[in-house]
Amino acid sequence: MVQKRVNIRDVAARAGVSVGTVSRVINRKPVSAETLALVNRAMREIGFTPSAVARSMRTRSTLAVGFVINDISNMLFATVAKAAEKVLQEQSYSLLIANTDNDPGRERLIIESLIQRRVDGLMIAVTDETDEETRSLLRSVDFPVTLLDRQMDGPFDSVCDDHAPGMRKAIRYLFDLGHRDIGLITGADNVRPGRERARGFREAFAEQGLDVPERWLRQGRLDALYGYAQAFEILSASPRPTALVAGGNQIFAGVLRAIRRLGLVLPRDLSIISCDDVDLTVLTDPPVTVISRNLDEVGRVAAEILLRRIRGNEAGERYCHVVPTELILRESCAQVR
Amino acid sequence: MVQKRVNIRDVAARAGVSVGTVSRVINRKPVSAETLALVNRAMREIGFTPSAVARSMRTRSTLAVGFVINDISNMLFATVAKAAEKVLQEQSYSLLIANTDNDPGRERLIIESLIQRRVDGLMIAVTDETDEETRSLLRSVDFPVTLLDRQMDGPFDSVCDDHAPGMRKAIRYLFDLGHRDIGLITGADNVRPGRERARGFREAFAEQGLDVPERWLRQGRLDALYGYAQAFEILSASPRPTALVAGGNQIFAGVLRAIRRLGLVLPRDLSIISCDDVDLTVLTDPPVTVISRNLDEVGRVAAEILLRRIRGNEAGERYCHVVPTELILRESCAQVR
DNA sequence: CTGTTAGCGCCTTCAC
DNA sequence: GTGAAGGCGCTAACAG
Repeated sequence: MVQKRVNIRDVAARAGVSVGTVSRVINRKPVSAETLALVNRAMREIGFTPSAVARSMRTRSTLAVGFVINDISNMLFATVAKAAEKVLQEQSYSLLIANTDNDPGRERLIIESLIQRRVDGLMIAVTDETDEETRSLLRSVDFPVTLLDRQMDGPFDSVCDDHAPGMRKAIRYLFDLGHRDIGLITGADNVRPGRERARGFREAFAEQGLDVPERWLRQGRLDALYGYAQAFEILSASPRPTALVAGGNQIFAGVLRAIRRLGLVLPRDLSIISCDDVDLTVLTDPPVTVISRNLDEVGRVAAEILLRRIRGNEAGERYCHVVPTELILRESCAQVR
Repeated sequence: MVQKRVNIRDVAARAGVSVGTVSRVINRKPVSAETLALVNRAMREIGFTPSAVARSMRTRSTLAVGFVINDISNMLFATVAKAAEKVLQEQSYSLLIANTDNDPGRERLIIESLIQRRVDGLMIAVTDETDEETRSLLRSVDFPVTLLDRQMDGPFDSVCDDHAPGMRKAIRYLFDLGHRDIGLITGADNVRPGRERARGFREAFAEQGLDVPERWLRQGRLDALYGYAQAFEILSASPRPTALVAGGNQIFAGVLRAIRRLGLVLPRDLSIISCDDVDLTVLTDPPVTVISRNLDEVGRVAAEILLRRIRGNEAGERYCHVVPTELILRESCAQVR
């Protein structure tokens, strides 16, 4: 593997031109037709591939942006990454995807590694918005950073989802069906989706002049295990709420498990609403009403914002793009008897 | 952003030592305690971060490996990537994940970009094993390549799943329940999982001296749309098979959709087996019998093999690690009346 | 349009 | 244990 790699100089020698000319060919700068042919042939013959490493060294641009995600197993990630990659690839940028697994320590290591690799920009869904170490690390970087559905103090752009209004719509819908005893299981306040969903939940009750059913509002983590544990507890209570909102797609998987375990029949015994439209919500029986959002837009816009910053080199106003949510009605909610 | 970055020389000046000494500190080579302290302080004070680009240039190693996947939306990918990343991160390698979306053209561009970036190794689930362009591209690289559940002629290691034996077990199980009219929907022959599953299917019938129900063996793509279309067609037939195997986790989502659409009740009207254990198979009603495999092992072993090659620089025997499959019995299959 | 040359930031000899 | 110098492969001036 450590064999001598052919370089621009070898090509130049072979083609009988100077290295500058070869460089021009590589970078599609104006070159006479015949030298172009000459150089191209030489490159092919000796199997030359320009080194992005050397180029980056010279140009101080890696044409790479980092994508740091706190949980790669969440299938929603794929949609966002795909959309972002599409935009970036068109501009010949590559995506360096890394997964922190909700571990702030790993998150820091990953960010540091990305800094050393001299990425041109960074998209990140931080594990914990209140983590001071991560925050100061991100503030110290000299490339643009776009937060993915996160809010942090600092010179960061962000693309966020409209969780609170979405949740309000969902709760109002349940109100309309006569529900008052409603539960919500979602993430903690240190991460935007959990915080905003809880806020929307509270606001919906406040709007109606109703007390928030605090004992059925559970904020902890966004994973399935948490969803299962909390749902099991809530639904084992007596009386239990007449409706339950799963504040996260993975939480929903846990909630569903608890429902099966307890032998509850939807929507007769319980009305359910989930967040984000995934196979499970459509294919379970009955299909589940969800608060949906356009994840594709999140990835696309995040990439676009980042590119604009990288290109424009602007230090201007921070962008904060908000992606709307939509309530998709299906058959998991029933009128209260 | 193009501000002057501090470099090793600035640190050296600040610390009153030579650049060589700073380099030694960075690379944890023996240095006297006091210079160490001196240099470390200088680095901190002027905010120095070593450039991986420059280092790669010099050492001809990027400490990066590519991970090219044909469909990032397949949630199974996450498990593999996570396991691989874990192994690699421990050795301070980074993963460059890229998605081809089953587009051979993009695949080529991605591989070329990875070559230019001078990755130290590559893990790849190619879109089409018979694609000559991709194959010759991969043969031409000067770093080790590990195939993920793929087979191709060439100097490639691979980690494969035991699909055919798994499928045989599944079919035999259905035989035991009295089924003879069994369908299978899976990927085409140009990609290992589809090919092997179909092979296992055929072998199972051959073992029993039975004719293979060719009209119910559908090989096309591994996505949900294909699964839906084929399942709908198969299950609309009259008579329809008494059992159907979804040869892929995404195909299963499509199959389930068709089942719902046709109003079939499992397992009364139809017995079902799927591949790979995901939320959907566990949480649907009834829970579905699956051919399962350890995806974590796939990622882990693939990364280990790659590291060994990179480290060892060996040109020896090709590895071909086979990961076993297991039939997990649940309630989606019934005795034929 | 083309050749020449000076680094980009770092590591690695080789002296000391 | 430390300093000095050369070069990894490329691009960006600057001359011609």
